Amino acid sequence: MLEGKWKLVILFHLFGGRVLRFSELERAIPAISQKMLIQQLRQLESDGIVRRIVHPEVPPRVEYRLTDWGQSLCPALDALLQWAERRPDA
Amino acid sequence: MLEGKWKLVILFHLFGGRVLRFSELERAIPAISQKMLIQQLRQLESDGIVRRIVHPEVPPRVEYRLTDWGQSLCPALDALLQWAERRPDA
DNA sequence: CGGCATCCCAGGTGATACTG
DNA sequence: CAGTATCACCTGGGATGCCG
Repeated sequence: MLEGKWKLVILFHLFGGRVLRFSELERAIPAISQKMLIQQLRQLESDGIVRRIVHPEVPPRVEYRLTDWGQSLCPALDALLQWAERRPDA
Repeated sequence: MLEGKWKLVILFHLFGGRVLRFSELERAIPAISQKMLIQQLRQLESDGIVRRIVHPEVPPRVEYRLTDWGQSLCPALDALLQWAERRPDA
């Protein structure tokens, strides 16, 4: 599945300040494997784009949200989407 | 080398209406393998972003340039670069 | 010059099972 | 629930050599 695309899919689910649990992301992106989801989230976290919030509870609860910097990526991605929609033919 | 990044590197070399021969691209991007360069150029071509121009000469000459649509990607990528430069810490 | 064919191997992936 | 561990597979990608 060429890894890279998943980061974008995850970002789109988190834009707008949405806070999602791990299992919510799994359900929101059925085509991704658990391993891939964790891997991409960890990379986004170490890139400072996503923040991982662990709630010390039983059962465990882990939430993911964008950092301010990650949220600021939204306009640039919108520019890309608008470009893609202006596609000429096929 | 995770393939994906090379498309961007190629695009940056072609922005501004520059027309480059295959061997010029090879020299401009020393870290890319020939196979990868061809592969990425072909994908960009089939995506309608790059135009491949074969001059029927001996010795052969093949030039690459952006399509109008490819050129219109420049502002969106600039938005991305500006976002990257606004990176907070490390 | 431009680029396709072949060989070959590292490591990326998915499936599965287990844990705090 | 939210992961980690293990393993076997298989494709992506580099290196090399040949062709029009």
